[in-house]
Amino acid sequence: MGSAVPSVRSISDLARMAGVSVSTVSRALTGKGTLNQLTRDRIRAIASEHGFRLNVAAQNLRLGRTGSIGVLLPLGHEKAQALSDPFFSAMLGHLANALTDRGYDLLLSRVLPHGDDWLDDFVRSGRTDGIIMIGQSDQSDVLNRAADHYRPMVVWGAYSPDNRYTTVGSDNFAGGALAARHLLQRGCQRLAWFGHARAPEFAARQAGFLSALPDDIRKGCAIVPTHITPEGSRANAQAFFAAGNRPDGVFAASDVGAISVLAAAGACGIRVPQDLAVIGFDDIVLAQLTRPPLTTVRQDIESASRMLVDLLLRRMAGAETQSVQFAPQLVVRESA
Amino acid sequence: MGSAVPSVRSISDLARMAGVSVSTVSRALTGKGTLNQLTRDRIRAIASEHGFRLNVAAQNLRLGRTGSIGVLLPLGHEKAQALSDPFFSAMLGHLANALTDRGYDLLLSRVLPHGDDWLDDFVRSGRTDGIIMIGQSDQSDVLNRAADHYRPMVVWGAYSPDNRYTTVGSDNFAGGALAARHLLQRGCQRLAWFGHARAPEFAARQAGFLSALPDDIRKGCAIVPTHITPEGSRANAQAFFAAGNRPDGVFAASDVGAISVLAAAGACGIRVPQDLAVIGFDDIVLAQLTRPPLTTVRQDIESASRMLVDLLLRRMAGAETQSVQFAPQLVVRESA
DNA sequence: CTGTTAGCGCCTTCAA
DNA sequence: TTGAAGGCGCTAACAG
Repeated sequence: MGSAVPSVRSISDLARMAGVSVSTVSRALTGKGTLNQLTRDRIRAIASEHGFRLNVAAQNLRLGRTGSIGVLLPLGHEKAQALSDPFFSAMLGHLANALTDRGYDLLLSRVLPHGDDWLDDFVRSGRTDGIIMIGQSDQSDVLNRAADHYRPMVVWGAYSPDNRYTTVGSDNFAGGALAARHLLQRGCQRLAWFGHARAPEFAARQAGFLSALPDDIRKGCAIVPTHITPEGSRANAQAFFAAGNRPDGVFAASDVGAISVLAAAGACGIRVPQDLAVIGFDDIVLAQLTRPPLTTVRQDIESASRMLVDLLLRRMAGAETQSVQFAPQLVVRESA
Repeated sequence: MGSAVPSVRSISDLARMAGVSVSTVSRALTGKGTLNQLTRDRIRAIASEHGFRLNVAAQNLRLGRTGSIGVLLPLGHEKAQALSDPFFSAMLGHLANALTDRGYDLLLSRVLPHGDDWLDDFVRSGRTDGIIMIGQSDQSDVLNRAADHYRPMVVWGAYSPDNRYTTVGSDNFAGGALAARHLLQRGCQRLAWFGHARAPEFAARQAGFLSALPDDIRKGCAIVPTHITPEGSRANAQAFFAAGNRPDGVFAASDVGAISVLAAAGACGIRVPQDLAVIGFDDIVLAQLTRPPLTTVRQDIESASRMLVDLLLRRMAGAETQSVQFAPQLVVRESA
């Protein structure tokens, strides 16, 4: 522990105190350059005695960097929503880990995409050395434009050949197909899709799901639009069942959606999985705690987060990068 | 939109271009100081034409601030855990909102408290203008010591007269009592507490719960230690039931814990609420989607988050602040 | 091995 | 109303 009130506020205070120049102090504390071992030890001793640490902000300014990476969540109109979504917040946790390991701070920024230049504004403010976008929402135009002149950016989300930026994401189409095949294999005939298609990820899940269905079953497949919030999607599901619809298999666009279906089904006296098989997407932590435990298509967001950070740092170092897609994995529990 | 590649990298480029001095540009762009309206407009026009924005880092260095607030999560050994905990991540979302509204960036930092000076290290690195600690874990000594010489810090967590720092938290003791009275009122006789007491918040919930129980019931009340992770607490609950224990009322330290109990009970054929009443704490979003929907003690974390930010900014402005406790609220659904 | 010097990009007194 | 100059705290040549 240093003294309670650090009287040593800058490197030059310390230099005066040690009777050396500021650059010597800098060398001693950063470990860069060459320096007499004794001088170094002596300066470090004085520093820790006074509880002195280099000012990171000044250091970064001098080095032309900020030391932090911006993690941006483009929100439609859902305010705090995205951040309380179990999937996004788990991802955030893994990103925080990966960035910390690489020596970067995580600057969290919720952005309300309005107009065309919210992203340019953020970039030019120079607050971070790079950007990880979580989700592209409906902003791929903005992202493409930014990508043309701003390199240090990677995006979590669906791959598309039209994107001029690097994405990391799951193969949502394949994931949807996985869900479809599993339901078919269980003998389901009357299927329903719960979700929305405003984000490309969800659209791909839906498309993959439908593509793997035989024509007759696909024709009968109900497409049920749902809200993103748990309350909303729960209400949507409830209304669907209340209207007398009785599918024997449901694929929800996300685990939160699937949990809503479970809740609504329970309220309507529909038994899962006997009357209705339910399958979700994501494999959030709570998916194993639902009743019955949720069968779902798993995204490995820990690996994905590390990959995002890795690609970003490579781009920051000047390398070219390619988008990657992770193969999702079916996790069979009891709901389907 | 500005040009794709901003050739104007600093205020002095712009000054040269406009044929004025750097200070004039500074005045024009910040809006501070006095300046001829025409000059100002002209400079701003050139700036936006070239997509120039002031470098926030340099600006902050000069102003002796960083423009960001550190949100710190002290983790025991749970790695990514805290951030995927639904409660913490919801809080983070609300903090992000509140800070954004006040013009601050949110710097997220997971810290692994080892030794005594993890907090001092962070403080002295000067990366943020203030600190919001989410949870005190078992680190109140460290916090007290830091609080003695570092003012811009507030803490989410249990109030204690021993704390020399400002806390915002729920009255956990009262919340525990609320839960107890509700279970008693339902006629429960054989109670159990699921949780752990390593964090003062949880200890207070437990104490409040027990305090509101009549002697005979309290004596029979089982104290079941659980892990923090969903998997862990689920296993703890399962083991408890498997050993033949059949309480008729359970109070879990958190909603995640309660959901684990729901899952374990279901697996053991125990019906909720007929055989067993279950009550949680927090009221996370998913609490309304469990089956049956979870009765719980609600913490208003949106208000709490705004309060945290408010108090922090007041402290940064030099004011004294007092700790506050929010009264928790019983939300009766179907599980109890 | 160490000190001197010149900035990183910006703001702000002090003069003009 | 504007410009010149100094400095926020630090690093990195370049000398010595």
